[in-house]
Amino acid sequence: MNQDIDYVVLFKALADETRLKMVQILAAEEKCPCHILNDFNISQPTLSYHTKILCEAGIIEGKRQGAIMECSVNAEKIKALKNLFDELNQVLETRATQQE
Amino acid sequence: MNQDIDYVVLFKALADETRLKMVQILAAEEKCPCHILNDFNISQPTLSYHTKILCEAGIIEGKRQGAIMECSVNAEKIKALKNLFDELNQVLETRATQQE
DNA sequence: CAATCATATAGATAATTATCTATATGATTG
DNA sequence: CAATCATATAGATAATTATCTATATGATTG
Repeated sequence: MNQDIDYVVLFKALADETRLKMVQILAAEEKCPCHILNDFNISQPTLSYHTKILCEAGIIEGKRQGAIMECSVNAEKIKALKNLFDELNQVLETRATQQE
Repeated sequence: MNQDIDYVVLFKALADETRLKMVQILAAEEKCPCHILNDFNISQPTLSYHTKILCEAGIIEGKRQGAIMECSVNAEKIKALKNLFDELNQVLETRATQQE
């Protein structure tokens, strides 16, 4: 548990079909939202809305490359989440071992 | 990405201050919800509601021990989440390395 | 600079969520 | 078995969320 991280905001951002898929796609390759719109059955403003939610949570970052937006996943936030579950997992395994 | 796991449901379950805290507490020690009610500023029915959400997502499991309910965190679900972030993290690190 | 492409914002709305109070149900125990 | 303790359910409600259409803004390019 890193005190500087608001996990609830991160989980809220990931707690949506569309946004989770966006993260998967953008983790594999930096992309412009306009190029992933076709992967979803939503309107452009809705994609923009989800992009905003992910950006505000700090999970993705967008750099303007002229007219286009290059979006990438923030590795630090993913690491923070990885660490949270590593820790939780260890707590659980330690307890399981003690019970033997 | 384990296809058998509904990550969105898991994230929804964790995307709440109260529920995330419940998971932290129950990971450290199997407990009865009645004994953690005082850790929160919510009513008993609201705690019961959150318990239900976590149970339905499969993150916690409750075994009745007579009148009391012994709640524990499901290690498999935590592992599934750990694996998801391990994978995402690795995808990101691989890409970072390739760019050097 | 007008057209075009990419993106964001405004405003509306239906659905979902978190909370409460009141009450019911289920199990234990004197 | 009546009282008590633990838990769940019903019903209401305020807040939040995801979506849309219409439109505005921002950047590029012929």
